[in-house]
Amino acid sequence: MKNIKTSSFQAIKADIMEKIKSRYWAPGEIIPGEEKLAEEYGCSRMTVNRAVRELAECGVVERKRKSGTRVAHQPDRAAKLQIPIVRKEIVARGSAYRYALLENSVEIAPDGVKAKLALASNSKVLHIRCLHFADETPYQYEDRWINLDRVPSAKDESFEEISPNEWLVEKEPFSDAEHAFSAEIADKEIADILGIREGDALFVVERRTWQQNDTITAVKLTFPGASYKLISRG
Amino acid sequence: MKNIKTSSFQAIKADIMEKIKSRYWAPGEIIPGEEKLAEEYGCSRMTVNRAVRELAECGVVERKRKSGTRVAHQPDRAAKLQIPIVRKEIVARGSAYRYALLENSVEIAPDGVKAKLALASNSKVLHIRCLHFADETPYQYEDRWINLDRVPSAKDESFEEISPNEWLVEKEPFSDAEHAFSAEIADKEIADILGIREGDALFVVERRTWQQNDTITAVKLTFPGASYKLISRG
DNA sequence: ATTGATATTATGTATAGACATAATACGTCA
DNA sequence: TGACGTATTATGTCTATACATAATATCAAT
Repeated sequence: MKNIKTSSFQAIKADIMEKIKSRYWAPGEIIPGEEKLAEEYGCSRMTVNRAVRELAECGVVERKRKSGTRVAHQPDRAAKLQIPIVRKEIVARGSAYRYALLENSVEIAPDGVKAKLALASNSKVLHIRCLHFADETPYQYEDRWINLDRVPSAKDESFEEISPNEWLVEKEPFSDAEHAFSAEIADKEIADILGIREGDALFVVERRTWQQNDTITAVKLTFPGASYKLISRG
Repeated sequence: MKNIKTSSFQAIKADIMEKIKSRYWAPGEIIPGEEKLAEEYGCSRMTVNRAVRELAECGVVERKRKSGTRVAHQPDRAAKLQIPIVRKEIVARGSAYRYALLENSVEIAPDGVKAKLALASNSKVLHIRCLHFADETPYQYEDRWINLDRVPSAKDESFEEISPNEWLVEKEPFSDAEHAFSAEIADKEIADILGIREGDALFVVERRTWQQNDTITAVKLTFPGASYKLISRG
């Protein structure tokens, strides 16, 4: 057991990580308890606790009361995806941003939307379709449904100047979301909108957003597939 | 200021979150210091510290020594993506899994690969192409390059029985990764491999994996686009 | 006025001790 | 044997205190 000069939770965390990587502690194996580790590292249990807790948070170890702490069998291959606001994403790439509203209407929710938003029947929803340009080239097509029961004030917003994306982030921040990524082929309609050819590849992100148990909005974001890359690191 | 019965860091975290959501503290605004909050909540500074620290970790607030803690201007819209092992993903859906090796060769790295893996010139790499089936239907095509300088033992593995994906996870766990997601159109070659039609949509994940500063592997995973959805929640 | 030393302040980390809680092990009683 | 209550144990949390550190504010010296 190496003697660590500055017994900080960071150093302990790194040391435990190292022992796991090197298979000194194999996957599935129980590692010593906090008390034991504290003694070995010559620090208090709280310090070990924080080190191990953070390792548990990122999935390297699994903890259970009484049972102890064991090395995770297979660490989550999890990636953290940054989902930026389109405008900022485009501006960050040094391109000029433009936004165009295509449709803004109050409708009775169609069945598919009703299911996605978990709405009562006959609920009214706001249907917004719009387009985001980078340097005058269509970059993203946005097809959005907003739950008017939950966000009634959306009815009073024209969305001529601000995109529903940004308006909602401003209005209802800190919501939970579910994302689904897929690929599609452009049909005539979407090809015309995005200024590409029918049959080209599309990268599609479908997002549902809610707070507590209320679904706020469901949106389908469509990108010309060749040009778009969502990158996550870590 | 609400009086909280069980002054736990969770309750405090939730309360602060609530105050931020409700704009009691607006974005950009400085919230009271730990000492002050501890007094208000009737708990110790450590408890407040943990609550606020965790809020900082998930991007809700930003902290700076001496300056204080302020509400983040735009909360990260970050999503955590689970990237499962293909076999488990397929089995989890109740389908039968089969794996087929298409190619396994040692090559001098082509330029594109050399750049991706940050290799010295004339470095040898292992090139593996294989196919993953769900219920005998092609599910994922894997085209992988492995850095033999870093993982020499890969040369001695046939990859007839175990996929390079799983072999690497087993062999070199706890690596960092970068993922890029995009959409492509199937050309003749890939269409034949996946048993789809030329021109169909493909969902593409490109992943680079490394430890410390050494790149271990670069892989391109190709899915029939219509059938694949990567879902992330939270 | 610019520079540099010093004080102030809020967060960051560490500690020892305490009690809470979940899960298991064990022993007793039916 | 099985059911149930109790002891045990490792993690989970909270407290009070202390010192470290980064960033700013202040004030003095040049």
